[in-house]
Amino acid sequence: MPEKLPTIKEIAKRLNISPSSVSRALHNHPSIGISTKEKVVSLAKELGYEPNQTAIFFQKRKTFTIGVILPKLSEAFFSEAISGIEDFAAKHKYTVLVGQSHNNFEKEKKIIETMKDHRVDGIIVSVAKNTFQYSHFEALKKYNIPVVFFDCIPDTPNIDAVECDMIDGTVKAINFLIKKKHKVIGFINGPAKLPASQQRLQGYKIAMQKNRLKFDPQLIVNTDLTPAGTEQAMFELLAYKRKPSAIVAFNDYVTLDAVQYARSKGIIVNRDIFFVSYANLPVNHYMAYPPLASIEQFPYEQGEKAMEILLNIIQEKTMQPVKAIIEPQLMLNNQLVL
Amino acid sequence: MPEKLPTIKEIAKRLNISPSSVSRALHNHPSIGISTKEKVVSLAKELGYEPNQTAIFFQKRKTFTIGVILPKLSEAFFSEAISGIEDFAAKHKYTVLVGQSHNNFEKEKKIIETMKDHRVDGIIVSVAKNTFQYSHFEALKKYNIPVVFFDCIPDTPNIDAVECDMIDGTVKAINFLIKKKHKVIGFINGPAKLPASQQRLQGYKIAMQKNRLKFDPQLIVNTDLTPAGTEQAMFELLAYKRKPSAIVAFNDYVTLDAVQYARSKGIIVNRDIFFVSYANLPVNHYMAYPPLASIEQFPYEQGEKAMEILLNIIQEKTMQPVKAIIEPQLMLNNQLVL
DNA sequence: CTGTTAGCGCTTTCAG
DNA sequence: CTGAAAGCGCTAACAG
Repeated sequence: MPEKLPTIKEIAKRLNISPSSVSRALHNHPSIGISTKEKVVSLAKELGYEPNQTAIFFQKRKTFTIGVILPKLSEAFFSEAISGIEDFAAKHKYTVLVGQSHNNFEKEKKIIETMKDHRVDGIIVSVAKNTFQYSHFEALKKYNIPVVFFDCIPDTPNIDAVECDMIDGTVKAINFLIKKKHKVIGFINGPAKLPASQQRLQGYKIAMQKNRLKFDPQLIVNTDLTPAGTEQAMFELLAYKRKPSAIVAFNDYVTLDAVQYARSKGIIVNRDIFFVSYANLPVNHYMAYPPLASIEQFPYEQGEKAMEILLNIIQEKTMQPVKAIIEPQLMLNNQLVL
Repeated sequence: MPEKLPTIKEIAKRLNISPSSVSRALHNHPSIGISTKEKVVSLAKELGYEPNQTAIFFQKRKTFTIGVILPKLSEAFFSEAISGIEDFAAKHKYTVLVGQSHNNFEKEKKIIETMKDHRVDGIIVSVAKNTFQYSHFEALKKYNIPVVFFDCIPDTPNIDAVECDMIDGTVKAINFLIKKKHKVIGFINGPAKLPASQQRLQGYKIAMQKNRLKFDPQLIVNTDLTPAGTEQAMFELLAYKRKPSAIVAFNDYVTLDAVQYARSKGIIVNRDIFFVSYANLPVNHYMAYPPLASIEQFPYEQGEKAMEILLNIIQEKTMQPVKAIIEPQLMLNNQLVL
C-alpha cells in the first residue's frame, strides 16, 4: 500500500503550528524554540518524514545531479572513468546521470537536451568521435550549466578540461624503446583525424628528433582500429625494407591484433619484434606475448579530477577555466617502467 | 551571461493571455484557438522557451528517471548491463541515475536513500555480494518505487527479476565436456555462500547425474576469486589422485589465473588439461591457452530486459511479479558451441 | 475557447 | 521565537 507520504504541512497541522516553524525545526534554524523543535523532530521521525527533494530541487533551482556523457559505457576506459566520477560525486552528495553517445553527434545533442531538461547542475563529457562542432555545448552557458571535458576534448579556447598528455606519453614510450637499443621504431597509429592520433604522432616526432633519429614517414601506418585494419597496417610495416624492431601501437587492443597477426606469420613476439602500446589493460598480465609496456592514462583519476573541477565551478570556487593535465605513465603489470 | 529563462508566465504576460492558455497551446490541448496557439508557439520559439522539467517533475510526481545500482561499473559484466539499460531507457525518454555499491551493504543502503530522495520512478539493481538482508528494498514499496533485480537476486518471493539460468549454463558446460570424453571433471567454484556458486554447483550435480557419472565431492574446490585463492584451488585439484582431465572454473578471470598456475607447473593447457568457464570475455580470443568455451550470460540483454520489465511496471502494464529467464549459451570466440 | 483558482512541498522574507 | 504569505513554474479542475 503506497500510503501518502507525510509532508511538512501534515506535521504542522498535527502540532498546531505553522509549516514554516516545522521547516525551521528540521533545519536547525537559530530562531526556533527548543521545545517546539523537539516536538517536531520526534513527530517527524515517528511519521517517517522525509523531505521531498523534487520540491526542494524545484524551489532551489539545484538538483545535486550532474550529467555524464560518454561514447560507450562498456569500454573499460570509460567505465573506469565514470567509476571515478561517481565515487567522487557520491562523497559530495551528488548523483550522476549517465548517457551514451555511441560516438554519434545527434545522440550527443539529444542527451544534452535531456540533461538540460533535468536541470543537472553540471556536465562532464568525453566528446563523441565524430563531433566536430560544439555549439550544443556552448548553448549550456545560457542555462548556467558548466561543462568539464575529459579524454576527447574540443579545440575551443577557454574550456575546463582534464587531459592526459599523450604527447608526453608517446615520448616516454619511444625513449624507453630507444634506451633498449631500438633504432627503427614502427608506429601503428589510429585514424588520422582523431586528436588522439595527432598527439601520438607529434610525440613520436618529438622523441625521434630529441634522440637524433631520423623521422621516417614510412614507419608510420594507420589502422581504423578493426582487426583487418590492424592486419593491413602490420603487413605494410613488415614489408618495408627498414623493418622495425619495435612497434608502438595505438592501444592494447591494436597490439592484441597485431601480435595475433605477427604470430600467424611465424614472427616471434618479444624476440623478433617488440611492442609498446597504450591503455595498460589488466589482461596484458595474462598474455603469452604481451607488450613490453603500456601507457597508463589513469581513467579513474581523470574522472575524479573532472568531477572535482566541476564541483569547484558549481560552488563558485573557481572562476578561471582550468585545464588539468594527468601525466601518463609507462607501466608493465602495474609497475612503473622507467 | 546566464539570462533568466523564459517561463510560461512570461509568455502569457507578453501576449496578454493567461498562463493556462499558454500551457494548453504548448501541449496541443484540444480546447485552444488556432490563432492564440500560433502566437504562443511562435513567441515561445523566439524566446527559446523550454519547460522547466523540475517544476513538472514536482507537479506530476514523476521524474522519468530510473536508478541503477551496481557493485562496480568498471566490471565488464556490469558496464555491459548498464549499457543495455541506458539504451533501452533512452529510447523511452527515461534517464538513468547510477550508483556503485562496491559490494558494500551500507553503501547500497545509502544509494537507495539518495535515489528515493531523487524520487526515481523505479530502480534496477544487482545486489551487493555481502547483502543478506533486504529490508531496504522492501521499504521502497512504501514510496511506490518498483524494483527490478538482475544478476544478484535476493531469495525473497514475489520479486521482479531477470535471471540467467546458471544451472542450465553449467549443465551445458558439463555436457559439452562429457561429449568430449572427459569423465573426471574438476570444478573451481566461487565462494560457497554466493547464490551464483550454489547454482553452478547444483548444475554440476545435475549434469553428472544425468550422465550417470558419480559425483565426487573432492573434485569440487573453491576460490575466493583472488589469484592466490585460485592457485590454492588448482593445487588441491591437481594433487588429487583422480586428477581431472578438464576443469570448469567460476569465470574467465579464474580461468586466467588457473591457466597461469598450470603453466607454471609445466602443465600444457589444451593438451594435458582443458578448461571451460563463464563470462565469455572477448579477450579469450587472444589468449594463447584459452578455455575451450565460456558461458555467455548476455549482460547487455539482461539490462535491456530489466529495463523493459521496469517500464511495464511503471506504466502499469504488468501487475504480477515477473521473472525473466535469460538462457546462457556456451560460446567459443563468439560462436555457439553445441 | 479562455481565464481564474488552487495546489504540488518547501523555503524565505516580513511582520508581529 | 512564531505565523502568515508569497512564490518557485507548471498543470488541471472549474467556470464562464
